[in-house]
This record gives sequence, structure tokens and C-alpha cells, in this order.
Amino acid sequence: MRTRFAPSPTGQPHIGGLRTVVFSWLLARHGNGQFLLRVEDTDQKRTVPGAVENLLEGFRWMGITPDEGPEVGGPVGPYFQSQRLDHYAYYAGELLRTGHGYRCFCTKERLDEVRADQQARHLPTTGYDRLCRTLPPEIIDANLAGGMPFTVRLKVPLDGVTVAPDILRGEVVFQNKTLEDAILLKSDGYPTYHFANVIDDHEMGITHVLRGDDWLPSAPLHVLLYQAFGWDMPIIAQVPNVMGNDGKKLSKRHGAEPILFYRDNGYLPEAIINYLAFLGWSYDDKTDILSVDELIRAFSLERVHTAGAIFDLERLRWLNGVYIRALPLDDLLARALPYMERPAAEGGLPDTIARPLDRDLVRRVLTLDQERMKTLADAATLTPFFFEETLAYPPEWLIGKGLDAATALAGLRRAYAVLADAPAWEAAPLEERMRALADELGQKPGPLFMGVRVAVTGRKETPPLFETMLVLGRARSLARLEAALALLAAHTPSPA
RNA sequence: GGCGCAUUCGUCUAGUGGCCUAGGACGCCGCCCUUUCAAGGCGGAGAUCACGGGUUCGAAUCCCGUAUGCGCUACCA
Repeated sequence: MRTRFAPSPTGQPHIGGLRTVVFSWLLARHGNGQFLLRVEDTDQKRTVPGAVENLLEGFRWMGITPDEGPEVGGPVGPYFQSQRLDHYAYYAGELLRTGHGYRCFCTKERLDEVRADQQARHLPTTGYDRLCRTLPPEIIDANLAGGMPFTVRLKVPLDGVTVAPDILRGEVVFQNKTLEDAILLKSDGYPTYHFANVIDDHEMGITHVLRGDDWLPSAPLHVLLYQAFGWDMPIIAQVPNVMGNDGKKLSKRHGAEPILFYRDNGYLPEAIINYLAFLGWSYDDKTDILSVDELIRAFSLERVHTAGAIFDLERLRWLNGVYIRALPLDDLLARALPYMERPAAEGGLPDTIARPLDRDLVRRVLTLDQERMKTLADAATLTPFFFEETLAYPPEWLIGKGLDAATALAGLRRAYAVLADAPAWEAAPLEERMRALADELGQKPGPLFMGVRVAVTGRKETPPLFETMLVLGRARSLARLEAALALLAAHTPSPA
């Protein structure tokens, strides 16, 4: 079994395109076959420099590695179509020789005119008017002798039908009269997608072609080409596209970000693969979490949907959280650290915090925040107060729910005393003492604890208070409490 | 306009003639746990299976129409 991904290097593949890649890759792995990468750079005008490198970087990060392709090479290369021009020229010649193709000398201008005319008259069928299909040999020779540029077109049967097999939906039947004599070889000697694709898939021994269902309308052209060459067809699956929340094909417009965006925002490759695999494919009626290995074992084309699916970032976030929670602490540490240490402008901790971070401290912090993280980037947004010197927050946050400023201040003073007196700086005894204090003050623990929480972290939402103070340490906790006392005192009108 | 594909809770999906008064998951709401936030547990709202006709004792499941959406209609892929 051999599958391939055949992108054109015209920009960054986004999450929607990635889904088809995941299917292809999973299928190849499932079948113990090869997954190849072939770059379809046949449109010089649209080729973006660096696009291939970028793509490969994204793939590497995802752990989706081609068995053959531009970087690793392989027995059926080259893997850039721009380096295979001789193949296409040869096969175009074959088509001309066998009468399945013909030279077309029409200019771009004439083609535009024909199209404009057809549209103006609201003709049911648009497309090339096949003028050159019946050109007398003398004219062809004369044109050739005169050095006139030409394209090679496919000679589509005028009537009858062509059936395009699609493993997902059966056979799709097309009336030949609705088909166009598609251009196979452009006048610059480059092939069009249809031509290069068929030839390369054949020459590279591709057994299963997975591609977006936007290719379905041109499937009969490919069938005709396979027939013209007398080649066996690979199994073809036109998988549905991933759509934006407006139901249209996912694109940059929908915030369809390139793959590396997800890396930079702290998503785990395994979560993305899991999410994407279940977009248009399912295992059974209750499973939605499968590891990469399990996916490889379980994946099959039979359970791929034919309807398009809308990309749901919320669900990806949830799944990402599931994967983060399942990470062994050391893995989490290794993976989260770069997100914390990167510059603040890139989402890291405030720049005032010295790098490198104390790994032991980070480990303890992550122990507390692991179950609160949805992305690795959260490791930086949830935790600055563990590392910062001074805290900034509105003084009124120190006033627990249902308390007035004076009561809160008094409570906080007592809390400071109780904590400062604590014989051991350990979570359980600390909590015990604080609960006793609440009792003594006739307060509920909640509001009292909230005052301490804000004093010590500057936030209203944190991991459990006493474990947090444990990580912070006695000295820092008490110092922050002192600072809070001063802040609240200044903010509270004296009772005099 | 022509051609093609698709259509089950807001979203991802299960379902291949009776097990479906349609199951699971995300999200949402409520309750529990609880010092906050999460996580977790429990429960709830949410789909006349796009609509209309058939076939059948029986249809989300088969057939035919209609509608809607999407895609293609380039010397782009």
C-alpha cells in the first residue's frame, strides 16, 4: 500500500488540509505501506519560496513523516514535479501518437473570448469549443514550423458516459458531453494538475489516492487518462472538506491557521491528530479518544464520512486538555518549559522574570496547574505569580465576599499572625490553623481564604491555596501578606 | 446557468429495515464535591433523523422527487 500527499507549494497548509494528510498517513501506516510527499510545483507563478520547508517543519512537528519525498528521497523520485518535465513531455507525445490528445494553438485571448461569449449567451455548457480538435494536418505542420506555441489537450469522447469510482460513495457517473477537453500540457511545457497527477501516481506506484472532494468533478478526466494509457487505476477516495463555521470550505478567512500556529499556541500534535482523525471518521458509537498507535490500528476508509465537517476549536481545546492531563509530569515539564521561557511578546512569562527558569520550581508549579491547562501556552498565563517579585492587583480584591473592608483587614492581620506562627510550613497544618481562625472570627473560611489567596497570588483564581503557598514558600508568602496588609490599610478609611 | 456531491441535537458523530419513545462526545444549564478556578461525579435542555411522496406488517435506514448547502466550471491546484 502506498499513499501520498501532493501539495502545491503555494502557501501554508492549514488545519483543514492537514485532515486529509492525517487520513492518508494513517492509512499507509495501517497497511504497513509507504506515505510519500510529492510537491506539485507546476505553476511557477504561484510557487511561494520556503513553502516546502515550512510544510516539512510542520509535518516533522506533527510526527507525520514521509517515507519518500523531497527530503528523504526514494526510489521513484524526483519528488518535485518541476523536475519531472521530461516524463510529462514523453507521455504527452504518447497521447498525441495514439490520438487521445491533440495540440491546441488557441491563444489565451481567444479562449477568454469564447468563454465570455458563452456566458453572454447563457449557454448550458461552457468550456473550450474544440476548435483545434479537428485541425487539418497541414495547418498543424505549418503552425509547428512557424514556432507557434501550443498546449496539449485531452480528446474527450463526445458522447457516452465515464464512471469515476470513488471508494467512499461508489461510482459517480458523468455524461461525457459535459466534460471538457482539458489542457494537459501548458504551452510552457509544464503539465497541469490532472496530467502530472495521473502520471506521477502511476509511476510512483500509489495504490490509494486520498484527496479533497473538490476534486470529484475532475475525476472523470483522470479516469479517461488512465484509460488512454491503459493503466490500472488506484483506489480513489475523495474525502469531504473541512469547513468553517459558515459551512464553507475552510480557508484563511475563517481563521484557518497554518499548522505551526497550533504548535505556537500550545496544542499537542497527538491531540490534533486525534481530533482530526475523528473529523469525518469514526470508530464506533462511543469512542472519541484514541492514541496515534490505536488510530493506526483502527483506521479504515470504510468508516470515512462523505459529508463535510465543521472545524470546532472548542472541541480541539477540550481534547488538548485531556492529553495534557494524561502527560507524565516530566513530559509536561519538558514540553511546557519552552512556552514559559519564550519572550512575553510570544506568549511567554513576563520578561522581568529571569530565564532560564528554576526547573524544580516549574515542576512544582506544573503539578498544581496541569489539570487547569488547556494548552501548553497556559503554562505561562496561569503561573506568573509563582515567579514574579511583586504583585499588582486592585486592593478591593482582598475583601472577601460578604465582608467589609475593616473586617477583611482585621481577618487578614490575624491570618498573617497565624501563618507566621505556624510551626511547620505544610499544607494540611496550615489549613487546619486557618480553619480554626475562621471559626474563631465567626467567619466562613471562603471569604477569609480568598483574601489570603489574592494577597499571596494577586489573583482570584488559583490552584488550591495552601499548596500554592507551599510552592511559594514561607518567606515569600508572608512578605506578600505584609504587602497586602499595607495596601488594604491604605485603602481602608480608618475607623476613627 | 451547467455538472457533481452532501443533508441525524449549535458542533463532531453512532446508526446499513424491527434492539431508536434516536446512543455517545464537545459546548451550554443545574446539582454534588469544594477555600477560588479547574478536574471529577450526577442530572438536564437540545434532533418531528432537510421536506414530500412511495415500497414494507414495520424506515433515520430502501426508491423517487423537491429544497437547501457546498464544490467544480483557469494554459491554479
